[in-house]
Amino acid sequence: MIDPHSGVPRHRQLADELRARVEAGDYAPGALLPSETRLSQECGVGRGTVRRAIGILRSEGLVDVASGRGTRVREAGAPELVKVPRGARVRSRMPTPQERAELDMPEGVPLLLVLYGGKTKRYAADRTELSHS
Amino acid sequence: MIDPHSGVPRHRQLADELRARVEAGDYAPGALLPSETRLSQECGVGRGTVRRAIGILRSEGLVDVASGRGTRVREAGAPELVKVPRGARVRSRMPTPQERAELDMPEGVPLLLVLYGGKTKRYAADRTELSHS
DNA sequence: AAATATTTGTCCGTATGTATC
DNA sequence: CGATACATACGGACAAATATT
Repeated sequence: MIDPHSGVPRHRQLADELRARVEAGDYAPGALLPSETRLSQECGVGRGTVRRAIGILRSEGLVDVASGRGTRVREAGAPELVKVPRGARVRSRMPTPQERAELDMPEGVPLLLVLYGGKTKRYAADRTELSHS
Repeated sequence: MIDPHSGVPRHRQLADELRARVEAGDYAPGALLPSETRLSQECGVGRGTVRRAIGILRSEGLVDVASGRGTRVREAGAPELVKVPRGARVRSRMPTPQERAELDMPEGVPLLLVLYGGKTKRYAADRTELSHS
C-alpha cells in the first residue's frame, strides 16, 4: 500500500505498485486497469496523484490511456526486422510530437535512428528490431 | 502566445512554444528557462499548467529541472561510439526506474539494447552511438 | 435513437515541504 | 536569516470521449 511518510512520493509509490502488478501478470496485456477514481479511493490518494502515477507508466510505454475508455496494458507486437548496412550508425531518442504523428507512434516509445550516407532513417522502436548481417 | 479557445490544451500550446524556442536556439543548451512563476504570469496560465508543459519537455529529454535552481536546456554531450558485432540485434525502449538508476540516466532518455549470443547489453541512448564495422 | 453513467482530460486555487541563492 | 523556486498533494469544477441502458 501507499505510505505517506515513507519519503517516497505517493505517485511514485503507486506507479511502482501498478508496474509490479503489470509485470507480475496481475493485469494482463490488453486488460483494463481500475479507473482513476477507483484507484484514488482504494489507495487513499487524490485523483491527481493517480493520474501522475499512470502518466509515469505511460511515458515508460507500459500502458495506453484512452479518453472515456480507460487504461490498458499495452500489448507487445512482434517487431519487424530491419537490416542495417555496414558502417551505419545507430542512435536513439524520444520522438518530437511531429515524428510521433508521422510514424503513428504511441506515447512512451523511443525512436531508432539509422544514420548512413548522410541520411537518417527513423523507426518506431516498439515495432522494429535492427540487425546487421 | 497561448489561445485558450483554440481547442488545443494550454499546457500543450505552451510546451510547443517552449520546444520551438529551444529548437530555434532561443534558449541555448545549458541556458535557464524563465521561472515557472514568470512563465505563468507572462503566458496568462496557472502555474500548474506551466509545470505540466515543462513536464512534457522533460519526458522528451529536452530539459532538466533542478529544484531550487530552475529549468535548463539539456546539453548534448558527444556520444561514445560502441561497436556492435555482426549478427547482433538492436532494439530500444524506455528504461525501468531500476535501469535508470543503474546507468545513471536522466529522464526522457531511451535505452539502446544490443542482443547478441543470448545476452543483452544496455546503453544510455544520450551517451551512445552504435556502429558496425 | 436518446438519455444516462462512466472515465479520462483540463484548469484552477491552495497548501505544505524542501532546496537553493 | 529571508526570498525565490521547484516538488508534492489535495480539492473542486467542468468538458470531452466513450460505454451503457
